[in-house]
Amino acid sequence: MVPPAMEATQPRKGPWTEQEDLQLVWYVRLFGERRWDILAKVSGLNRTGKSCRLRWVNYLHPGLKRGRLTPQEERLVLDLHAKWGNRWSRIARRLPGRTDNEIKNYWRTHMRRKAQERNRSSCRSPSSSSVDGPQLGIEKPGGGSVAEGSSLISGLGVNDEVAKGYTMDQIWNEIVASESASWLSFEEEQDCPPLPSSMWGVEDEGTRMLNPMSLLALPCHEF
DNA sequence: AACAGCGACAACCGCCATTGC
DNA sequence: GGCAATGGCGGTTGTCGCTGT
Repeated sequence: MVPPAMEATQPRKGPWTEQEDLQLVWYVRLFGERRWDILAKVSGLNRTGKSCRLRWVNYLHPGLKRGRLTPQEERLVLDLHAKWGNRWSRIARRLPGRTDNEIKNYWRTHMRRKAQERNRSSCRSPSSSSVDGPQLGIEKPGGGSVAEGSSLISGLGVNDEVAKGYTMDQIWNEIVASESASWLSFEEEQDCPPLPSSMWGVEDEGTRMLNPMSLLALPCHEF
């Protein structure tokens, strides 16, 4: 919780706290996913509207999938990137539950590794799997053996460390259960796995677990 | 056990587009 | 139509945890 005295000062930066997340979720419920600037002010979060929006879109939004991209998603990203280039938000729209940030991060990591592999292999054989010209200072997709880069997929499914607490999906399911929220409809089109969100209890085992229903029950001033 | 390297992810920044007045 | 406010997007950076040496 931000001390009132600090609210008028510079907006806070850095990682979001659990408390801030709760506060943001609460106020997004009140205001909807608009007017981030106002929401940021009214909520008492000492954050910029932009920061709030980003946090919501990339982390708190219901229906977000967590964990690694599936092989299907990887291939889709590669295909779409070949088609559209770095239009991450556009690509993200074709992958329900994934954010542009996530895809961007994936691509960056993926391409960096690929570039490294290519550097190594080009030392040995110049005719190896190189593709078309450079992009992002690295290279453009479209050629061949992209997604299935061995270690890339190996961790699939292992990452689901949901077990330790509430996931955003659980929270939203309970929120939605209490009110028919039509704005969540897109979520129903997919079968999202539980979200291994890091925020609800991945911390110390001993730390307080938040009950989403208690969140609903809390009056605003409790934040 | 300590350290370095690397991957994954969260978050910020700056620019551009859109919207409202 | 011009301008300011706000939102969206892409690029970049920082941090943390895991793994190999």
